[in-house]
Amino acid sequence: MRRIDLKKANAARSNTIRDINRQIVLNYVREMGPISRADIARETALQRSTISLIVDELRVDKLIEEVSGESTGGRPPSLLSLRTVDAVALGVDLGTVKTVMASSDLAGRVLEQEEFPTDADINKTLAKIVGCAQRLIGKTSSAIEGIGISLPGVVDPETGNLYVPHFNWRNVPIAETLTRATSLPVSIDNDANAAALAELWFGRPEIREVRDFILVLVEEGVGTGIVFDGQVYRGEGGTAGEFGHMTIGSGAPVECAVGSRECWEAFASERAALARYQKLSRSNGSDINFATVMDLALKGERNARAALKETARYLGIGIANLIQGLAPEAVIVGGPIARVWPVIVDDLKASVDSSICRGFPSTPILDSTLGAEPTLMGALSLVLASKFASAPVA
Amino acid sequence: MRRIDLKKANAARSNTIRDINRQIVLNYVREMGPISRADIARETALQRSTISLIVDELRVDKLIEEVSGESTGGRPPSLLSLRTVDAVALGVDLGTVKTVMASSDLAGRVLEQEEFPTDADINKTLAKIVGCAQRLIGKTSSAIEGIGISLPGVVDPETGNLYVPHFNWRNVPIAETLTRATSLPVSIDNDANAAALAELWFGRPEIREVRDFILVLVEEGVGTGIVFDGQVYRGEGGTAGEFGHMTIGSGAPVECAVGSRECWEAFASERAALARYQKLSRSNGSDINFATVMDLALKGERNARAALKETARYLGIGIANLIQGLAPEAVIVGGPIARVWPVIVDDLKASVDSSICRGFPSTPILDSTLGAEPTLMGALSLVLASKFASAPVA
DNA sequence: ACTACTTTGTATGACTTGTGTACAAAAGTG
DNA sequence: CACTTTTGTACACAAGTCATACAAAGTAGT
Repeated sequence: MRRIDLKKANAARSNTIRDINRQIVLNYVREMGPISRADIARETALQRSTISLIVDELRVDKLIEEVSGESTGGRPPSLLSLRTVDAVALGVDLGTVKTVMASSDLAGRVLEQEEFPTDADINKTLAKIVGCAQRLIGKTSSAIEGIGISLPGVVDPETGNLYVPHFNWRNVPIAETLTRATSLPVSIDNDANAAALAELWFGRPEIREVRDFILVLVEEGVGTGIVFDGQVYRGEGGTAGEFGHMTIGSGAPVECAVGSRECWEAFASERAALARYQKLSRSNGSDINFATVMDLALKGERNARAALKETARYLGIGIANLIQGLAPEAVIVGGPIARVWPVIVDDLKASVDSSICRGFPSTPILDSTLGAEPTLMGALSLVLASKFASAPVA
Repeated sequence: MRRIDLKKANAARSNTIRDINRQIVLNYVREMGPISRADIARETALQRSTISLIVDELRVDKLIEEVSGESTGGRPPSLLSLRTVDAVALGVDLGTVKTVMASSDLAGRVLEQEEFPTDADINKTLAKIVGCAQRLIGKTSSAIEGIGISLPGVVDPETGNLYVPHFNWRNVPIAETLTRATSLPVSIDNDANAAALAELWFGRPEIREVRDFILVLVEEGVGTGIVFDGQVYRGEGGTAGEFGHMTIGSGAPVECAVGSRECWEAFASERAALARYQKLSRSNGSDINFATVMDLALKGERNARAALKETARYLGIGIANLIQGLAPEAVIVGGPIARVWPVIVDDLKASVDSSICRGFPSTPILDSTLGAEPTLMGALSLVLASKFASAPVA
């Protein structure tokens, strides 16, 4: 029951039918590969001959490759899988502390990786990124097809305008500079959106089956990446996902980025947890950061555990709001805090349960499946997902 | 960047291309009609000959009709418009107080309408609905193609399970009974979702241009209908939109449906406004209902106005949360409260502004465009929208 | 070793659909 | 009344899938 957008709708031509089927076949190879032409034909109800024609196209485009398979009683199939010998994407995970860059193959496997501290001076940081990109491009023999960048800020997908509160960068020409230096297309997105994109395309199987979920990225603030109907929802001007500024009560331990003590992120961010720890331990040392608190908690230190558990409780209240309002099939919690998942998971889930009003079916709440750097995978996904995404039709 | 759902994706056949273009042409006629074949060809960049073939199909299906137009210097066009001589849809707006039923043409114009009090006994109500449906069907010479029902409860679009808290109806066989009595397809949805669908397809032009918006339906509770990318988002089990149970503070004037005093609807529903009025006026009479309070406020009664304005303030807090999290292009407030829009609009907007943290672009907040019964139009839309919706493709 | 069977992948003509060009129809213009 | 403009239709052609036939390359039974 989708309404057609007449302004953007493209009428179908003869080749539209091939475009659609090509992407379907490619995705079968990606998700079920190695798989034979005959199996794809059975799954899609297309003819084997049609699949063969499409496969020929995909092989010419170097997206898939053939390996030989075992017979099941007849002629042995030639199995198709994604071509993963080449590096095709470059990802830039621009964080408030450090920037991580990597190259990856079509399947999202990281091939080369580098990192360096992020400089508050955008020009210095940009210079480092350009240098690193050129090094990574030089290390591979194949052709990189694009660069994806995730950063902690708001990015308007239409205009390219961006704003990074932590460094107070406004409308800096990151994409333009990088495109000029490398002649590659560059796409930029908010870190929570990028991480959600990564979970959608490269997360563990139980997430990949899911088409509606929310990723809650806990860092200095709290961001959310919203996935509806298998696509990241960006909202007007790319500003969706700022549920971190949702009012959930009053008297938070810290102020949010704009000075309110009623926002979710004032209750549930890393800064809130740190403030709680400092209050509990009566220490005020500026040498203590959130990573230290997590280390202490993992060692069993009482105050650190209490601070994290209290933070988890407020995380839960916000997550309960999202579950009730959006009924996602899953909620994923990502960011550094995923490291102490065992410490916080019980309190978080208990808080969600007690905040949910009706007898809703309980929604799975999971920690991120993408290891320590979901946002790096997100940056890579900005390039990779565009190759697999469904053909645009009305 | 949508991920293909391999389980549901249908590969494109030769006729897929026609299915897609047929719906595009139909929607041009719906939204821009009366319009000539030549104009559609120019807009879609399809050939005039192709448009002619598609138009022939649509005329055979009695979806559009031809009228003659004025020349602009050459052969005069024959203009196409939706065929609106027949009644095609039946809508049932099942409310907590009364049930309104109507038949409409393809363009959503109501042709016949009836209403009766809703009986708490589902069997009695069902009998009345069946009787009324048969009367309405008898009044028209054309063939009704389906029945849409909107009701204040949760409906699972997959299983058809439903739950109406106000009457404590659970899994009552409304659709089955009605289908058996009329042999027509029946679709049921939550009232807020249905109203959102109506705004999407039949709202005033400034809303019809918009593809991402939120409809806030204020009644006994507070429900939201969420529209993303031109489609109503229902969430898992059809339970999305229950932002009414979002925690926004504590100490609400009434309890929500499940006994919490922290939910948005405990602050911002009709019941909350009524409780505020009763407290202010120290009257406890059970003869006063929300409609009375609105009447008093429109006459200028101080306490009634104060109660409504205070309620609007809390409506604004919740709306601000939604704006920050979802960045819709517009927010529409619907339900009976739309009648006192001039009384509450300033307080509501002021509250939204003060609750929003960053300098977000200000989102238009509008009252419903569908008059007194947005949910009736919603019920009709359940049938009508399915005829115009985009063809399902991967 | 030979035959029968199974399964996979390819080749070929038929059908659907949009394209592009030509053309007829029906007005206005001077 | 001839010329121009615009609309709608007719027909050969191209792209794509379908259905069918067939070749290729195995296993299983005798």
